[in-house]
Amino acid sequence: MYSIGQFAKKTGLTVRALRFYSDKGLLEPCHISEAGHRFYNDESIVRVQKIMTLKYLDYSLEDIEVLFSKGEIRLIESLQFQRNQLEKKRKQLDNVIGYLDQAIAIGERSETIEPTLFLSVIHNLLKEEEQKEYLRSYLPEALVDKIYDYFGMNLIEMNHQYIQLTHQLKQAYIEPVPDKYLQSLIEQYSMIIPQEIAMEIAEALKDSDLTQMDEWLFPSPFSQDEEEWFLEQAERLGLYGGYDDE
Amino acid sequence: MYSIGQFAKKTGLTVRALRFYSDKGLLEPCHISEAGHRFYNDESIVRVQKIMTLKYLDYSLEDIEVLFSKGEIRLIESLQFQRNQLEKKRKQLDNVIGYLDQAIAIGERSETIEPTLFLSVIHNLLKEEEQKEYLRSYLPEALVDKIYDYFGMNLIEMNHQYIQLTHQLKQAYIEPVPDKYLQSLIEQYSMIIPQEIAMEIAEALKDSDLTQMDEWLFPSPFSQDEEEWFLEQAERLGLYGGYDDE
DNA sequence: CAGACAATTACGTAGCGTGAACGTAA
DNA sequence: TTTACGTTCACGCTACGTAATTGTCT
Repeated sequence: MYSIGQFAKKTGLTVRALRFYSDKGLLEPCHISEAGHRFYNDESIVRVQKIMTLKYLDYSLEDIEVLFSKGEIRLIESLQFQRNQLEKKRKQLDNVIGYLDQAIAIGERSETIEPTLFLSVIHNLLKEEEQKEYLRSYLPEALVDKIYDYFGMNLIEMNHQYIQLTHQLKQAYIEPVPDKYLQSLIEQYSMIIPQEIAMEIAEALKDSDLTQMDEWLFPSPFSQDEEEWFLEQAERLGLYGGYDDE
Repeated sequence: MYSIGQFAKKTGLTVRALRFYSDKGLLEPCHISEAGHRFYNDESIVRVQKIMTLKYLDYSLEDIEVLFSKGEIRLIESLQFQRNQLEKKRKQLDNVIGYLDQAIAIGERSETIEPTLFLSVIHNLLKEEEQKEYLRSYLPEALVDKIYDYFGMNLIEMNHQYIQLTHQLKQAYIEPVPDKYLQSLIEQYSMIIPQEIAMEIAEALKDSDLTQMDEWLFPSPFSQDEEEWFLEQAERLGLYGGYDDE
């Protein structure tokens, strides 16, 4: 017979946890004195080991209770189910880590980054699937795949240019720059997407009614004012092309 | 200007979440009417995108607030830190999945399994590192490694035999069996660990004071009564050997 | 006035940690 | 008597979901 404190030391659980399990009925003391003191015995130890084992395997206390109440029948099936659940979790985690790696790679390529701009780049990474889905309703599937294949292969470099040029254009909006420089910026901006693909897109959109992209899926890095100024300047300098985001 | 409902639709967040962020100061409405109604604008959308992006990357709301309050300086370092945290999580998850796989493999090898016994086997899988640590204080390190190398390589088969024999011995305790059969069981039980290794262990323990193992790290699959009966029978049948657990 | 939308308040989630205030055992 | 240990509330944490009740807009 152990008091709750002794039992806690033996098992490595905290006194609080033991009381919590006791209240929940997950692990009831073998005896309760008239003063209300809880006592445990060696049988309780086996129970604790089971609980801790299942907890380590990421079972919730409720799952554990259910398992116990059913006498642990079909324990193996339960383990297989649990394994599959964790597998899903891991895949999700892998995705997130993958995105973080991409974001970090892009971030390290560029020296100075506006956080807001950078976060929007990450946002685009995450939204890729949804963006593709959306675009497929306007463009032939093969073209969409081609675009994103290209993006994927040139991810870091393209985003680097995108970040730098967007930043410089925003600067040019605040502090006027020579036309020649501005022209160069806009040209470079329109050339982030290679001419060949841009042409294909233009061709495919020729008789489409896609006037503007979904602003949630393809948020503009520019403010309203900046955007207007940008188009104005492009026109004034005799430039006109596909200045789609991304 | 959007009402909270419109804004919720636009962003995909729930009204409740927006109010929660508003209360926490994470995303304050651009305007609050005298009736207390919250209103949002396009600037808020940028903020929401940032929040959702960071949330997807597994940042807590508090982390996000802190990041924002610092103007997102050193965002990249933060992403690297976050990446490392998630990496740790993934490693832990990998371990758990690995253990589950081992347990399932063992479980599938045996047809009938007592859940309690099976859970104690899993417990041993999880405690392996601690067990090794403990044993190293009594046995030479090379021997400990040798033992566990052997265990690892014969994991499924050994545990299968362990489970089956333990089960059969427990049955024999309840329902007496012929001496010959019992003798065979006990012999097989003592042979789960190959003779060679058992000898080495015995040799190493010759002048050690290790009378019994830590019962938490090496829990016996038998009850007190069973254990006594087991040793009694072994002696009666003229068998004597290392009946250590595991 | 009805009906849609807004507000606040407050309890529920999981698994305990961390007191506070008090009773009991050695 | 001290003091170490036990007890029962009860609030705290995360990120909201889910009512309940009441107020505002159209």
